[in-house]
Amino acid sequence: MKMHNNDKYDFKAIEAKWQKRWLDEQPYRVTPDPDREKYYVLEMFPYPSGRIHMGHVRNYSIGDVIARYKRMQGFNVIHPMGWDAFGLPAENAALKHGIHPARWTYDNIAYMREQLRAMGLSYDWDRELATCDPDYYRWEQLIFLKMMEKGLVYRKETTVNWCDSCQTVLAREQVIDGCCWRCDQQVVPRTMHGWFFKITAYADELLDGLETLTGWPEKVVTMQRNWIGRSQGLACDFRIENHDQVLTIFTTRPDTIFGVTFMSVAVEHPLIEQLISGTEHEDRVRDFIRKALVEKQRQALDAEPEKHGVFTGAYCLNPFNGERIPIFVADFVLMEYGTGAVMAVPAHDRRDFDFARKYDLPIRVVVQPADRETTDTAPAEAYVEPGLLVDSGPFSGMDSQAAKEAIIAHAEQHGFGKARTTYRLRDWGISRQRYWGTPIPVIHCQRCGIVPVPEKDLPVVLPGTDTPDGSHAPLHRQEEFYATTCPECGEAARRETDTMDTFVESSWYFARYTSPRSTTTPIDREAAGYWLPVDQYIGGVEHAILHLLYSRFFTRVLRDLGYLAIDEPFANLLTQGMVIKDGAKMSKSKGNVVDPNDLINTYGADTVRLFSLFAAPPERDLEWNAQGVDGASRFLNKVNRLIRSNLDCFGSAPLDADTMNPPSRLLHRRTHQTIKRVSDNIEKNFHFNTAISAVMELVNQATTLTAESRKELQPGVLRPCLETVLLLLFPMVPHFCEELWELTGHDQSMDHAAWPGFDPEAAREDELTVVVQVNGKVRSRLTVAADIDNELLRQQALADERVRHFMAGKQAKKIIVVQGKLVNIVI
RNA sequence: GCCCGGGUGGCGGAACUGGUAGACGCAAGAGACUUAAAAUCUCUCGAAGUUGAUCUUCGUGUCGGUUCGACUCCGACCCCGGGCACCA
Repeated sequence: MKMHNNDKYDFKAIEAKWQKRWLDEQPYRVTPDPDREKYYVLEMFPYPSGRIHMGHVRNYSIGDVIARYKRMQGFNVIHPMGWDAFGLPAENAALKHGIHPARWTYDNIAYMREQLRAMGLSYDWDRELATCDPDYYRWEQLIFLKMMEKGLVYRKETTVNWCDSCQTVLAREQVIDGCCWRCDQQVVPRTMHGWFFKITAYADELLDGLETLTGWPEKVVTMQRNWIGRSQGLACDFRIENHDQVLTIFTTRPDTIFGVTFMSVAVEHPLIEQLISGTEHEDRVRDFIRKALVEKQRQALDAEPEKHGVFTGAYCLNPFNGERIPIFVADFVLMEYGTGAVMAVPAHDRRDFDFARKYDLPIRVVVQPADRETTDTAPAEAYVEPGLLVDSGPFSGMDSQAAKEAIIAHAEQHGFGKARTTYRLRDWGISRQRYWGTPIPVIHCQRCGIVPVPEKDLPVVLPGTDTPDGSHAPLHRQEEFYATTCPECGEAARRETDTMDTFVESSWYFARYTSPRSTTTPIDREAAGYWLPVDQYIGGVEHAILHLLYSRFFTRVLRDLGYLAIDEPFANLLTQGMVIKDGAKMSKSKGNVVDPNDLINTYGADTVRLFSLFAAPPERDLEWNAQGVDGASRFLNKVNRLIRSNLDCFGSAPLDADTMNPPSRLLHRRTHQTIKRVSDNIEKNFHFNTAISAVMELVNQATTLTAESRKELQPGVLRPCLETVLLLLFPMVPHFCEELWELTGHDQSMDHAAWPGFDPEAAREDELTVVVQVNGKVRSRLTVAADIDNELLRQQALADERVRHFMAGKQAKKIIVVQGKLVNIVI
């Protein structure tokens, strides 16, 4: 007999063999099949930065297990992969190494595609797409034009973060401590024109739709809800004294309107100019605004910046009681939210309170806690909770809720106010002054204005991509690009030179995957109708708002454009935790990066996959541990040995339960218990770590039994046990299992194998251990028949020697029996 | 400040619906095999006390509560991680 030796399974040869087969035979290619239930598994596609990192390994391992598991269950599984290929790093690489962004990107894609293949991931590579490909972005341009027709696209002037040395607009997240992330120059605000998507038109739907996302983590739903930030209140006009104008404010607390003691308007408020011009306050206010605008940049960093303000000299009138209210310019008021002007109620708002204290403005209490009366006219802090109204004219005595409604109604009746809903969500600014992105397909004509590029002229191709050393200057510096003629009047005109935010590409790629090669439409209705929505989406929680919100917006837009028939793109969302090492996120600067290539070369893809699934449940952070990888590798070698040393059993037919001897019955039972545990762990919450533990236990049991009871153990039981081990492990370690599956005489690949069925009868224990407690403390354990009735169990417990010792002759006051679990005797 | 997560052995993590805390793995220690090592196998492995296999007490961030029984439920607090941050 062959003794245990130090042979390890030859992962290099095995993985190469199966990967080649998957490449040649493409078993994961799928087409719609109305007779089969579909399942769409999707992992967030990567940015082709050069090479994959451990976060990808984890993400794609999880997705692959789900894809393979669902296939084994008979679903028609679509599992695509592609590249989020536009973006700034490509341009940086171009600057740094003199490589064209296109070349850099496609080289990276080629390399990373091989890395993904080397992981043995079961993608339908026929559906691969790269967003920088004109065949992709031409459809994005078409969608843009259709959105334009629908009035969902507009252009406006706005303030952006501008880096003067890089000559580009920076996204908010690219501004670090007020400076450019790349060159460290201070970022300056700059006003310029930009294109916007009207996501706010869908604000209500995006918010209400969150209710239907029962398969999403609550955390993500909450983040989106807060981000959209719907609040209901009153928009109210305050007539300005000695002016022909009104100051409109928005408040969510109309019930406090009798407590208004001043007004605060944003420094950018358009009315200020009229209020101050020609008055003695003019210079002071101007000076204040100038300083405040500069401060604003820096202040963004402070946790709670101090509030500043200045009196404009103007007054407005409270329409409810006719009081004169002084108007202040204040640096804490946001122009971009509400109306840019707020009524200040220092008694009931913390910010107004701070401001009033600082500038010694009156504080008037108009809401009192329901349970106590206060006559305090100088409270120590703002009372912000709802309560009962006082000193509020006809509304005094009402509770806050009733007062809100009554006050809004009153304002509407008298025509100086209206119920209004506002959102924190702003329209999505998609303009980027960069080269490596989708060109926005419009033309500016002196005579005709903004003219959309006619559909027949799409795509508007990014210049310079067809030659390796083509130009990659920003489009506004490429005259060959922007010089054109107007499609309407034929006169000389200028192309738009902004490109789209790269989040636009990732907002609809999951839909394009369903018909990635269509040359007639961005999304084939029929294919999308079959495959969508994505049943399981998997990715990092860092996209909780931006990408996931944009995708939900786009899905609705595409629905309204007639391409899709769904409201929500992702039925279930799994947000995986980060991969960390030594307690910190892997990063070059910390020097704690683990390169997947090294791991795969040393241990093989299966081991790396297994460890990344075993070390932690997917939603939690995963602490990388080199020794843990050894453990995973050890386990696979153990399975390999177990199967190779029991090859002879694979000729045997399975046994009937009643012909099994005791060790065989035990193994048979454990086999079915394991099927149940693994299925439940995957089904319930994708806890592969516990699923793997369960298989390890079965393997340990089989190893012990084959060693100890070698002669008695019946091959007709061992065989299905070992086959089950392979079937349960296949989604996680596919090359390894395929190899052993073939070795053990199966002529069809595991891609055709079904997930093992669970037989409750086979899993049933005849005996179990029942705990006996005395006063809640475990004092003894009884081994009893599984079907023992409670009365008998109780008697046995009372008769137990150890139990009697602890009862010390006392009478039981109460005996609790939990069926098949425990007996607790209270004395 | 507000909103989410999370705190369990030396480490990663288990524990069904309130019912044996620490599955599985890693590390560590001891032993077997070996000329030796590697590999493999076996045993030990929360703390303290006691002890001849044993047993007792304590133990899931802290304090309190509910319960026959609490990692699990309730209340207050501490710490760590993440998100938001003057949104009127």
